[in-house]
Amino acid sequence: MTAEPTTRRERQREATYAEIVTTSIALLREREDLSLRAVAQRMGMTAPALYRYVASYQELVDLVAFEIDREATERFRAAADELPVDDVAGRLCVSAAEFRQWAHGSPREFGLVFANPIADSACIRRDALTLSSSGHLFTGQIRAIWEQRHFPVPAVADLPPAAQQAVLDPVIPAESEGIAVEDRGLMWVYMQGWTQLYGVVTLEVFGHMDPRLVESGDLFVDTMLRFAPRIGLADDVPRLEALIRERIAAHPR
Amino acid sequence: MTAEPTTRRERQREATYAEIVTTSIALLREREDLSLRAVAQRMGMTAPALYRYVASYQELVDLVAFEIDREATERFRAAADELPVDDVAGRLCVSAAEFRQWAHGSPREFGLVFANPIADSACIRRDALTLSSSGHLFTGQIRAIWEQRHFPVPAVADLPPAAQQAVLDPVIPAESEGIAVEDRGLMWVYMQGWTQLYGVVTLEVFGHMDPRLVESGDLFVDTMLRFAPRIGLADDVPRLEALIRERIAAHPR
DNA sequence: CCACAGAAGTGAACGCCGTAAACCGTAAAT
DNA sequence: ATTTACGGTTTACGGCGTTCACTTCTGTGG
Repeated sequence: MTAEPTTRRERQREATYAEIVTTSIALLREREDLSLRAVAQRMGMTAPALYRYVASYQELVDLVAFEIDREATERFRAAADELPVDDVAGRLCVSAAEFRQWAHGSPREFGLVFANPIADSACIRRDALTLSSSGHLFTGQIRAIWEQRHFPVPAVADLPPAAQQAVLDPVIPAESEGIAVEDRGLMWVYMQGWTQLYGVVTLEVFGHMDPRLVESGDLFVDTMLRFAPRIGLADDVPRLEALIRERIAAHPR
Repeated sequence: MTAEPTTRRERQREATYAEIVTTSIALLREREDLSLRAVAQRMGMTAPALYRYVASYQELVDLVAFEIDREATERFRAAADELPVDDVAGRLCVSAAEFRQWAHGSPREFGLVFANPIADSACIRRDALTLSSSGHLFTGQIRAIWEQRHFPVPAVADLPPAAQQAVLDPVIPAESEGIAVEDRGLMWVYMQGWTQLYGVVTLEVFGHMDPRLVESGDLFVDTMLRFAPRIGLADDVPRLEALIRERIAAHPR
């Protein structure tokens, strides 16, 4: 977002940068291993040349993960956009369901983004990675539901100290800005919800669940619907279940 | 468990087998990479020799993961055993908290066991891996709570079809045997709980959560306590929170 | 007791991988 | 026009999983 004088060289460089990422993603999509050499070869270069752009293999992975997350989020958003803007509940469910479908269809990509130890690595972008762009989407959607229904939210004062800090001054810019301080308990509800969504999906994708439940998505649906009442959607449960199941029906791959 | 004629050679072989696993685990504990060459070198052998015991690197990983899970489960069980046998609620909480602590102290081991795609690999042991030995422990503990408190459990008939199959004829031997068919809804409750526990802990370990919440464990505690009422522990919440926080306090590493 | 089958282990080799260093042409900057 | 520095190549190192041919040893049956 800094000024972009974009000298010719800079533009070229940025283009190569982008090509590295797209090539990597293409590689993953074709179920091949992601390696510096493979990426370089596909671009008609040699591996060491990539070191002009990334400092290490891990940095490439981080870069790719970031972009994958961005693209996937766009997909979740597109799914939501199939519904009218005022159907905030439906939009959340559809996005979450699409998240699950994406995870099953692209398990390696899912693992890269959501099950990669990003703890120690370069501090740059760490904030951006810690809560990913998909985090932005879901926080925004939960917030939209709250603004429409004003479901009860825990008082900030009732939260444990660290939780208070976390909701008042989130490490992520997130969609929290503009939420009044006394309503920040909403962020806590969001984190509870994200924990559950993340839990079922990860469990499913990594195969630590009865295959029949993965196939049918019953535990996923159950988890979603069980959380719905906490965000004021108790009355919508039947409709939401239909929405979710419809989107779950088409088994990917 | 088959008959053990244990000719001398077979015993030797079994010993080497065991040494391979222990060496691998030692390697992981010292934060070194797990590789066939490293394992072999430490045992005073060469890498190709290991192929007399495992068919591939992945098979070694699976083997090690299995053993790690076993040992970790022993640790969770030991934690529970610090409490009297009739404190079924406390035992579950303490085991779960120990699970979390272990995951944080041994993130790589945790990843190996719980965030490894075990889907496609050799069918042998697949059952044993799908629900791991820790699964056995937790199912058993939830069952103990149910036998003491008889908290309400969904009727099997009310479950979705695939869920009915899953609770009636689980892919895992599990602790389900001996539970009357009409009470198998208990298994469903278990799966809901496991989803949540798995979700928070994985979220924490993989760094996709506000570091302050990881440090304090507040979201973990919240998740545990929020689930407690569903298994008839509403009245015990304050005591259980104390138990959990005590065990969470000592930050590993 | 001996010969033989087969198990256990070695050494060399192949084709990958990430990464480092030296080197070079060419495009930008002065 | 000269210098700088960027983007690229070559070569090389060490490590990886894996294969294969070969040896050594051990348990066993004649």
